[in-house]
Amino acid sequence: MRSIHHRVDLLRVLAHHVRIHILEELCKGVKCVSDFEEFLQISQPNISQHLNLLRRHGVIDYYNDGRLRCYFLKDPIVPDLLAVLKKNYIEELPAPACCPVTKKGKYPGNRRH
Amino acid sequence: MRSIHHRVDLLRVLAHHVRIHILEELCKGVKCVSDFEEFLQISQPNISQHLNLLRRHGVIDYYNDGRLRCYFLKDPIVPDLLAVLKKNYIEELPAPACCPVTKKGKYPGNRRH
DNA sequence: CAAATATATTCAAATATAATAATATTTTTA
DNA sequence: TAAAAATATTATTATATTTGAATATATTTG
Repeated sequence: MRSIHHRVDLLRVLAHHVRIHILEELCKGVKCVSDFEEFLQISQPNISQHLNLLRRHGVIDYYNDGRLRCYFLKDPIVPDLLAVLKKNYIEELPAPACCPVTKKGKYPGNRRH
Repeated sequence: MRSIHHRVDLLRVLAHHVRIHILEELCKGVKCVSDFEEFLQISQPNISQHLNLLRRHGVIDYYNDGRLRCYFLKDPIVPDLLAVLKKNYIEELPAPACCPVTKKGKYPGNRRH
């Protein structure tokens, strides 16, 4: 079982527009580097850098097919995470009833609020 | 409905050990700054900075109670996200059957694999 | 085997993020 | 109203991330 600490490190790797876009596409299926070039408006070396970062962190992997390098999704947290990112939340969480007590605070004075 | 772009920005804000710890505690209930000082091993000003960042991004909010400032969770994505981070995944995603076709690649030559 | 194609690597520059240190603000209490 | 308590702000320094440019590698094709 991966520790929360490890998962936060993973989160930092995923929290980037380009890498999220890459992962969204990989959720649909295998893609080679030049497939990514079609929709990512960044240079090929930069795409390779992002792919390499994701791979080093075990998020994706690849196999070679001729001179194409075919990337696919490996870490099962990715679809779940993307689902949460895309989920439509209607309301904010309810504000706490006034005034619950913090650990510190059974506040002694007259409270102004 | 928040765009995926906006959500990735949010993800970047959340992807930090201290801030995740803060949010885990806020899931349990309202906390004032000195409550956080008890378990976060960082300076009070630094705690305030993290809280301020989270608030600027609409993740949390606060009310004042005397001289205590009581923070609470506001964005409903947080519990869902923490649940995914803590979820226990047994296996990797299945590697794709050999060899699905990338957009680019109905590869013409003899494939080495 | 040379040229072409697909992709990767490395280094440096630019930028963003985080922590520290010092100080300020606000509210309460004596 | 001065001191204490709780928290915030600002500027500076340190560190990490991101991109760009140039170049390298691997594989296939002719």
